[in-house]
Amino acid sequence: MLTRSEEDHIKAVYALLQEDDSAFTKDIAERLHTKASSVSDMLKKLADKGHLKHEPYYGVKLTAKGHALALQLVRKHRLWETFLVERLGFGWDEVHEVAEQMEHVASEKLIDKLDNYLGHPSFDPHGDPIPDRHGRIRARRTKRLSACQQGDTVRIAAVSGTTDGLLRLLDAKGLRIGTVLNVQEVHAFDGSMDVKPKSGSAFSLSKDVSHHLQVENA
Amino acid sequence: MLTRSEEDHIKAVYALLQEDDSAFTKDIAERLHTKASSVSDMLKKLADKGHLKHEPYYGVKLTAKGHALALQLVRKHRLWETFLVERLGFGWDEVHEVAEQMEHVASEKLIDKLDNYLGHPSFDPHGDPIPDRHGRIRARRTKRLSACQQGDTVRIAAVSGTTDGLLRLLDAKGLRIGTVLNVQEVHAFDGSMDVKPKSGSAFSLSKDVSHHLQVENA
DNA sequence: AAAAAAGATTAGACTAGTCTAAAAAACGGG
DNA sequence: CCCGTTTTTTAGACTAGTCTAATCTTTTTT
Ligand SMILES: [Mn+2]
Ligand SMILES: [Mn+2]
Ligand SMILES: [Mn+2]
Ligand SMILES: [Mn+2]
Repeated sequence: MLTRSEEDHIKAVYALLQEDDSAFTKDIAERLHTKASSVSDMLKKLADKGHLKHEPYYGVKLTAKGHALALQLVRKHRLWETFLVERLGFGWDEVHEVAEQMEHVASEKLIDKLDNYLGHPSFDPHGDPIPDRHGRIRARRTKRLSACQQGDTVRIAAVSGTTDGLLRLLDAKGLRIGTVLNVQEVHAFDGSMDVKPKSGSAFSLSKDVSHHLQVENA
Repeated sequence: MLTRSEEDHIKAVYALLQEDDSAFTKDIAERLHTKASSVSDMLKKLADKGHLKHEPYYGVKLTAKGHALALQLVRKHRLWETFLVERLGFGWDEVHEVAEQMEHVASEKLIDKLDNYLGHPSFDPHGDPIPDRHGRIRARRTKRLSACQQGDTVRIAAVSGTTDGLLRLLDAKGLRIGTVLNVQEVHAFDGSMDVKPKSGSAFSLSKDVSHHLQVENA
């Protein structure tokens, strides 16, 4: 059995590998609010246990074993988030920290029953896909809103890097998963973007925000 | 914030104080599957933190602070057990270990929302009372079935010391919380007892079993 | 290509939790 | 009331996780 800290490290590596093809000590430390030296130690231990390959100074990759484990953790995290929002009535900006704890409860049966209870959801409250019990993820082709052109009409599929502040900003602007937007204008100066929801008037989004919105063609 | 181990120790002390007016090192160790020396250390720490009074060699008592904390932990444990049985469909013999982990998830909001979601239950799946958010417990006067006389008609209110084996035995005999029994005969030789449920034929219960059944007059 | 900066690892220390073995205290039956 | 048994505490050791400071390694800049 892995400890909470070990699990969090594997999950951090997995998340970083989603973006890049190698994960680095500094970024893992930042994600876990810890220090690079602590991560170094942990990487050695997890490499010994066969969850990842650590090429010192050149980053980390997950083994098949580590990858499967990461998917189970992501599954647990996202199922709990879904439960918290859909059943208990939490806001989507309030669930991350709690799910960060609940994902470490060890019980295969628990997570399967939870999955069943929730009706086998495919996406969590932030639009992120929930791996099934075999680790399979529903494929989607999304792009960042910041990569869209004037005239594009897109649907918000997911919010990446879900910090509370960003989620509350989206709430305030009435943006949620599924909202359809038309890109009216992109300002070269600051990368900000004017968008118009299907119903309602247009408004502006900073590049900071549009960068974190994953969209699909509507 | 307390660690999982600290919380488990406080809960163990609380449980033992329900039976006796002082809790002892050895019994705490046994309950937590740990050693007396480890408990000694922990008691010192918890005494320093003001959760309990430790009179070396003469046992432990909880302070008001420790008592309040224990009640919150018991509340969390029993609410999670209720969730697991009533919502996720676990058997009452399968939930203890899982709840033992979930009770340590730290979030006031979570437990209040869970309580609300479950409809503010007063008793857990084993018939044990669930403290409300202020630590208040619904009072009941129960006695052990083993203390009953021939002719008594009683209702099963709770199963104490809920080990998996006992719960499965009760399942097998069709006994559950709320079952009404008539005591037909008590055998002096081994303390076994013949009981007859309202509907169905009589059968025998060992003293070991009747000792763990809390009943109230029906 | 050398110097500077950034990033990573190692060394050494500290806390928390646990254990075994040994010493100390309390208890209980003659 | 004494002696052996039980219980508890203490002493010392070990693992896990974390940190700071020092020492590499790699990358970037001049
Ligand atoms: Mn976590
Ligand atoms: Mn999420
Ligand atoms: Mn516990
Ligand atoms: Mn219970």
